Amino acid sequence: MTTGGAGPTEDRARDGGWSDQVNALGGFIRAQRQMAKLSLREMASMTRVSNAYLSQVERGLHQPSLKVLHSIADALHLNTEQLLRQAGWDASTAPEPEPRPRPAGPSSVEEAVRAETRLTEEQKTAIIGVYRSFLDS
Amino acid sequence: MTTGGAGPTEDRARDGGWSDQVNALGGFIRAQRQMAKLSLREMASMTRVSNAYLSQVERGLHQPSLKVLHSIADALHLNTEQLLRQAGWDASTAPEPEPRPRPAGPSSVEEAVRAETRLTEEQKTAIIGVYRSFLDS
DNA sequence: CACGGGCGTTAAGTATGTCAAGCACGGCTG
DNA sequence: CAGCCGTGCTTGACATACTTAACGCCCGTG
Repeated sequence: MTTGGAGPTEDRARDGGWSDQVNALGGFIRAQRQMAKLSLREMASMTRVSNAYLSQVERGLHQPSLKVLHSIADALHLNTEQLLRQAGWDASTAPEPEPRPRPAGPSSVEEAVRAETRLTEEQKTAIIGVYRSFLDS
Repeated sequence: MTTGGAGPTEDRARDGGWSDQVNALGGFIRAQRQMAKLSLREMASMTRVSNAYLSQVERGLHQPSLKVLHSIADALHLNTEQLLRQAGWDASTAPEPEPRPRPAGPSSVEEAVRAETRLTEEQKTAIIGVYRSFLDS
C-alpha cells in the first residue's frame, strides 16, 4: 500500500449517508484537536483511548461509542451536546410544553403520585404501573 | 408484566459503576416502553432493532450505540437529551455551569420513591427519571 | 552519517454490539 | 385435551468498536 504519509484518502462510501455524518464528526474532532495543539498520542493519553483508534475516528472510519465521545469532549473541553450534534443527531420529537403548577401531599409512592397535580391521570396510571411491575419482579 | 420466565435471574452487578448506568438506562427504557404499551417486538419493528437486543439492553446487558439509542428515543417520542442523560451521560464535562431550572419545589413523589426499600437503586432512578420526564415535558 | 524521538497510519488481535432462529411459558379457542 | 398466538428470553454466528505492536516518514541532535 501507499504506506506512510501522504495517503490520498480515496475512500468512497457505498452506504447511505452515514459516513457523511461520521466523516463530518471526524473532521470536527481533528480540527478541534489541532486547534488545541494536541498530538494524537497526547489526546490518547488524556482520553484513555488509543491513538490508533482516534486516528481512525478522525478520518471517519469508525463511529465512536458514547464512552469515547464523552472522553473526547472532555479532553477538548467541548460542550457535549455540540459533539453529539456533529455525530448524526437529528433533532426530532418535540413534545409540547404543558406547564401545570401546584404541589401535593405526602405519603407512600402511590399516594404521592396520585396527589401530584402536575401529572395527568394517564401519566399517574403509567408511573404506578411501572412501580408495581418493579415490585413484583 | 415481565411475564414469561418469571425468572429470578438475580444478576447483580459486580462490575462496578458501568452496569449501574446501563442498568438505569435499561430500566428507564423498559419503563417508557411499557408505558407506551408496546411489546418488545412492536418496538423492535419501529426501531428496526431486533427484539432480542432490545431485551438485552433493557436488562442492562449491553450498552447500545448512538444509532440504536436514537431510534429508541424516536420510537418512544422521547427527547433525545433525556435518554442520553439516562445513559451514562452525567456531569463531568461542564465547562459552563448550566443551572437546570428546577422550578418545582421539593417533590414528595421523589422522596416517597427514594424511601421505598423494596426497590433497587436502579429502579428508583428509572422511576424518578420517568417522573421528571413527565414534569418537564 | 547514524541515531533517537516525535508524528500519523496500518495490521492483526480481542472485546463488544447486533441479528436471525428457536425455546419456554402462559392465555385463549375449539 | 390439542393447537395456535402472544409474550420475553437464550444462543450462536457475524459485524463493528477498540487495543497493542509495529511501520514509514520527518526533524532534531551528536
